[in-house]
Amino acid sequence: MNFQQLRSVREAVRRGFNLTEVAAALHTSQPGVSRQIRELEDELGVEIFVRVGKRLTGLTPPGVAVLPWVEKLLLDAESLQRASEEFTQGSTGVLSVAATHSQARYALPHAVRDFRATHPHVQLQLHQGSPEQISQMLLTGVADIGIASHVLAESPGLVALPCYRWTHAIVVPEGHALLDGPVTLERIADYPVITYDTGLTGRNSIDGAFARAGLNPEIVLTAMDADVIKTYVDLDLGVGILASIAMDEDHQSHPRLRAIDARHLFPINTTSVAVRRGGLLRGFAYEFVQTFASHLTPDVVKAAQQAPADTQQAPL
Amino acid sequence: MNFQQLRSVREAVRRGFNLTEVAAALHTSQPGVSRQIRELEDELGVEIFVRVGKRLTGLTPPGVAVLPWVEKLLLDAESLQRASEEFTQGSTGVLSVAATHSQARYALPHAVRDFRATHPHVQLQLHQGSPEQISQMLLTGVADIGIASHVLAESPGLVALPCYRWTHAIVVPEGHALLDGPVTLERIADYPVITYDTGLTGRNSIDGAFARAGLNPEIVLTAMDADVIKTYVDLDLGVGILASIAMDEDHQSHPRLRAIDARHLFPINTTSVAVRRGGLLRGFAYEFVQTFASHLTPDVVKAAQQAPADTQQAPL
DNA sequence: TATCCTTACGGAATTCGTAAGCATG
DNA sequence: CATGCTTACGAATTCCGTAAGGATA
Repeated sequence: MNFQQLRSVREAVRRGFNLTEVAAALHTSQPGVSRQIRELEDELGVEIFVRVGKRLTGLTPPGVAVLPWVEKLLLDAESLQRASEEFTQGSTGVLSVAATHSQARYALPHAVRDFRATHPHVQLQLHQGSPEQISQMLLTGVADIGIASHVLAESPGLVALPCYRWTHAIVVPEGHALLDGPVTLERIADYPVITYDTGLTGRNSIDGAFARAGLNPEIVLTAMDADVIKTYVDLDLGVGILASIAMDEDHQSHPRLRAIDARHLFPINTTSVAVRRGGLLRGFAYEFVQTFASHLTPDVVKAAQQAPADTQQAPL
Repeated sequence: MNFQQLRSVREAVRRGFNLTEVAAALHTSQPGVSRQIRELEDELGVEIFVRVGKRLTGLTPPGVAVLPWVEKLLLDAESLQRASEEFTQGSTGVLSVAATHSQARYALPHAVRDFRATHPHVQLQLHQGSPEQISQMLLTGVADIGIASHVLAESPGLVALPCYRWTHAIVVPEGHALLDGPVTLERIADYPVITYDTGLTGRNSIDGAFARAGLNPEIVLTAMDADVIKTYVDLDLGVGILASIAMDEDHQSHPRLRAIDARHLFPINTTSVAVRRGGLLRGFAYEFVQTFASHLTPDVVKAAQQAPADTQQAPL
């Protein structure tokens, strides 16, 4: 058993059982990959992949049993290397953070500024993506830390740690009728609505609130980020619903806009930090998390990483 | 990085940094081991071992950081192999159980009998040893399951699961004065005492009970097992204190002896099953545990194995 | 017929053990 | 001076990529 064999197996699963792709991804020849897999299967005495003729199509039952350990081994190997990098590289290194637009635009800047001040030798990479893309970036190792409004923890390979709670706000141009008197879901639904794309930044909780109230507002525009929403609210296209944090900061760009607190209308949302389960990150990665959410100390995050996936049940 | 390098490192630590011994244990040459270690250090860019001249004497700080991952990797590799053995070997295989004398003699026979009936193709190995030896056997992989009166969980590499509680009994020859009236620690201390060796089968709780009562009984003989104790009680050498289970069974061998319940005199003891943390056992190993202690289902044991070592705090 | 995996083969790189060298207690 | 690690070297093995073969959609 060797790591190249394990990498071949993992990559084969990730790339949909296409060994030609796997070879490209691992910078080796296709027959090489074929051999690695065959040799591991021979050594273990089981077929990991289902073969239809000469084509791989899926995992066999032994393959399903073996795969989690393959991934664990490769993950641990990376952790071992990271553990030693802590000594070879000292305080220098690369930290890769993946976040949704909202987080990158409004929540992260403070943490990034503080972190760069305290860790000038760490090269900070910021990747933006949808929650699904962020999960993928974490699992494939492209990113070390993921930040998004919950959801992320879907994959058993990830751990999500709640950071802070936030609510939505309503945005309207100055002089808008909604600014007079208390805002209700019913009143909002009278106007065209501009908000986030499905699955982004609490869009689910917005939809849920309207649905529970039996309302069906006209969504005239959905966007991936608050700036786009604000731009079109500014053009009188409709009423904006966005994360209140997106209004707290940034008053210059759209001076004509007014925010209305809407925490009583929509469910509270939670922003979470996600990391790979079972892995080890560089020391400064844990420090970044703590900079972002002070209660998430390195020890807390490490403990969460090492906790098993199935012990999700809350204590009594 | 390859597994032979990792094995060399692990073995070097286990064998007190003597590479000659390591070479013998791994069935290879000493320069080979030296090279494996050197190459891993080169690849990681850190020195794992402290070298005094040409001799290895201990772990460097990077070595301390890296070692847990080395052990985890090797453990996971074994788990991967076991996962596939489940398919290659079906219901056959070898199950190695390590237990103290008391457990092997009195608690295990039922479980062994039932297990052999349900798993006729599993070769059952029973190793006897002190709690420390049992821990070692588990950690080195000689045994898969350890059974002893608590203590075992000292090592972070092991998980102990409580099975059942038991108490001590007093053994005296028929007609002994202690058989008349209630037994107290004071009355026992009037006689010479025969009991277990230090550290074995609840000896600690016996000592503790006498110490708390301010008594200092004369221990005239200590033994590793109940049979020896009974033999010498039968010879009128003194009063025996042993696990009550050792008297419940087996009435033939010493028909002259009488047992007196002593659960009110000494603290309750707990027998635990211990397994390697983070590892995977063959399916029948989990079934054996369940046969021994029906509440320890395979899922319960697996969950305990995967739980992190530092989350020992009880839920609120 | 295009895609994709397996087999075959030969050169290159790695691996490993023996023998010699050297430092330490 | 006995023990124990490192270096040196040569043989054997393993590894890997190219090229050809065969099966499937």
